[in-house]
Amino acid sequence: MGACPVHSLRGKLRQARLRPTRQRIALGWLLFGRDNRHLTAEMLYEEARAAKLPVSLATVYNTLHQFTAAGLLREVAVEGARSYFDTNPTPHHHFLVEETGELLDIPDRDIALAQLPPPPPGCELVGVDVVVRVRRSRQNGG
Amino acid sequence: MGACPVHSLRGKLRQARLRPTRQRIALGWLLFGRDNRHLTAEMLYEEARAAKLPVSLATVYNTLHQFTAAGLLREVAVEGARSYFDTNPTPHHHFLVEETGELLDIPDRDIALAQLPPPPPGCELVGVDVVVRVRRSRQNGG
DNA sequence: TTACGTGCAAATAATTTGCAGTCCC
DNA sequence: GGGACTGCAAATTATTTGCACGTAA
Repeated sequence: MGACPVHSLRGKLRQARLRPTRQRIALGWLLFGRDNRHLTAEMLYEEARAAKLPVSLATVYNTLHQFTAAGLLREVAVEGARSYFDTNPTPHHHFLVEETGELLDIPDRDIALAQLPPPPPGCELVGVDVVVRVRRSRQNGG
Repeated sequence: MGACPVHSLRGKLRQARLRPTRQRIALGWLLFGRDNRHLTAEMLYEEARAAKLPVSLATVYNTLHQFTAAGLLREVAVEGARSYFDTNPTPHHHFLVEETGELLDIPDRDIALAQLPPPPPGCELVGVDVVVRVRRSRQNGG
């Protein structure tokens, strides 16, 4: 990464053909300024409010989808209602902590598919998502 | 299965501690009277309407969740909004056809995990869901 | 009889959309 | 300046809930 995070973020947006507007810079800063994260639209909206970065919820949704279409994010749909956006867009799998709905990356070297099924007739493979559901053990918490 | 499907369905409900009411019999008939199926609440509601079986949408939702809690169905959450209910409650994995949102079973013998990841600290494993996303090929449709 | 079930409509929750005003290039 | 972007609020979609009435045991 370059020396100035905002500068490299602008480049990232340029590459994605997205105008580096104030809101996109702000949200990009929150999304990519830290380690890989798994955020819902609502979570990101709250972070922006907390950081006094003025964005509307609708813009958060729009921006997340634009970033996803541009390959900067990956949308992960688990459990019913809300979607998560993963700042690591490369293919990988997830733990889902049932109590909290929290999502965690599974290191690629910790999981492997022995055999991939042949796609149904007339279909071609697009991708594989593995969700390993886990629960907090009563003994020795995390 | 016994000779009379309605009779065995009543038994199935009894085992699950659910009163065999008119609506539950009707929905159970639609759900279990055919091969394994993957239905949304809305789809089952429409089937019931088409078959002139009087049930409200709220009752469809309630019944699906009661059947799921009783282990007669399995809820499968893929892609954002709606949930599917799978009439095969045993652990297995799915194809997701992207264009249609259609769900298909993957035969157990066609897929295998070589290595299961160690759960994160303080967590225990609950289950593994694999979704293989596929797309209709342009050539030779299904 | 009586608790469990059902139907309806209103309530929620997550997300999308229409449109007037704003901002980047 | 002009089209892309944003904010707001209203619209949509999927699902849940409250409550009066119906019904299986």
